[in-house]
Amino acid sequence: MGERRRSGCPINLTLEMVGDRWSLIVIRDIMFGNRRHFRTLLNQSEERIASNVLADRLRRLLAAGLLTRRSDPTHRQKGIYSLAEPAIQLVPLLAQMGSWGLRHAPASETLCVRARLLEEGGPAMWRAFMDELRHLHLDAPRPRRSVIGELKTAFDAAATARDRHSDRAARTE
Amino acid sequence: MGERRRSGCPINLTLEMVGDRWSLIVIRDIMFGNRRHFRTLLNQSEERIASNVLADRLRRLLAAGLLTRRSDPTHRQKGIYSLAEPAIQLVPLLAQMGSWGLRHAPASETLCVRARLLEEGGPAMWRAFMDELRHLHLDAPRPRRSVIGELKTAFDAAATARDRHSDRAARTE
DNA sequence: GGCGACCGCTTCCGTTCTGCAAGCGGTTGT
DNA sequence: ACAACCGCTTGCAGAACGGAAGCGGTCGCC
Repeated sequence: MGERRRSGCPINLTLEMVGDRWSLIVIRDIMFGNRRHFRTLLNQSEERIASNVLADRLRRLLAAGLLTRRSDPTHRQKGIYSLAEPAIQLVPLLAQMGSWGLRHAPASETLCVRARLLEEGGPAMWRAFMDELRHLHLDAPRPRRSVIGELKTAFDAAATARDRHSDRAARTE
Repeated sequence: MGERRRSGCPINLTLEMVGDRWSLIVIRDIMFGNRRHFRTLLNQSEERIASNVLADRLRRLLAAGLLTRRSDPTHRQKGIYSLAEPAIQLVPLLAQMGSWGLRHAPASETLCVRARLLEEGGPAMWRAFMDELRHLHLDAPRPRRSVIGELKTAFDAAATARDRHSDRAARTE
C-alpha cells in the first residue's frame, strides 16, 4: 500500500490529500451545490465523474476526515454526506483556484461569475461562507449573511443573461 | 490525447492544469528553492521525483505557458527554467495550500516555518514575493523587500534549532 | 587530447489509477 | 406486484506513475 508520505512539506501533504483530479471537484459540488447524496453528486456532476471513482473518492475523503456520512432517515439505503471542518477550511483554497482559473484558463463566462464574486468578496466573504457551511453541515447556528444565496442570485442572473443572448443568437441564425 | 476539457468551471480548469501530484511540486521548487535546472530539480527534490515524470511535467508546464526555458550560456546542453507570469500568480494558491496543510496534515515542524510565515505575512507579503519572483524570472527591477531572504532566514533558524534538539536527543541516547 | 564525472533526457517495464459500461441486491412509490 | 430508483461493485482497457538503467553529448582536468 503506497500510503507512505513523500515529505513533510505542508504543500506536498495538501497535494497528497486532495491533489488529484476529482477530490476537490467532489468537495466543490457538496460545498457550492449542496449535493449531499451519491446520486446527485453522480448525475449532476458537470464533469461527469464515473460512479466507481466517486465511490472511491467519498471513501477516501471520509477516511481522511474531510467528510462525514450519516444515514438518511427518509431512505434506508441513502447516506447524507457532510463537510467536516477541514473541508470547510478549504474555502480560501477553492476561492484562489477559482481566481487563478478565470484569469489563466479558458473558463466559461457563466461559471466565472461565482468565482469572480468570491474573489471580490475577499476573506470577509470567505469567512461568512464558512460560517454558513458550518450551519449547513455541522449544526452551527444560522449566520445572518447567506453567501450561497448571493452566489446563486449572481449565477442565475448570469445564466438568464446568457440564455437571452443565445436565444437572440438562435433567432438570427 | 485526452486533452478535451471536462467543464468550463474555473476550479476544474485549474485542477486540470496543475491538479496532479507533481506539477505544483515542481513549481514550488523553482519558486521557493530557486532550482532552475533539470538536475537540481531532480536531485534536490524532497519528494524524489522520477526523471521521466520530471521531464514530462516540465514539457507540459512549458506547453501550458507556466514556465519558460532558455539555454544556459555556461553549459551548451543545459536549459534554465523560469516561472512565467501565470505561475507567479500561483503564489496565493500555494500559500493557502501551505496554510491548510500545516493545520490539517502531519507536516514537519521545520518545513512548516515558511508556510506559517507566508500565512502571517498575508496578501501584502505575497505581493512582495511575486514582485521578487518577477525580478528573478522575468527581468523586472529588483524590489526593495526580499521575501525569499525572510523565508530563508526563518527556515535556517528553525533548522538550526532542530539540529540542536536532535543533537541533544542523540547525546542522551 | 583523453578520461571520468556529469548533463538533460529517454526507454523499458511492472504497478497503479482512470474512465466507461454493465450490473447487483436492496428500497421506494404506485 | 412491479418499475423506477438507490448506493455501490465489478470487469476491463487504456493512461499515468514509479524505479532503474542507459544514451549521446559536454565539461573540467591533467
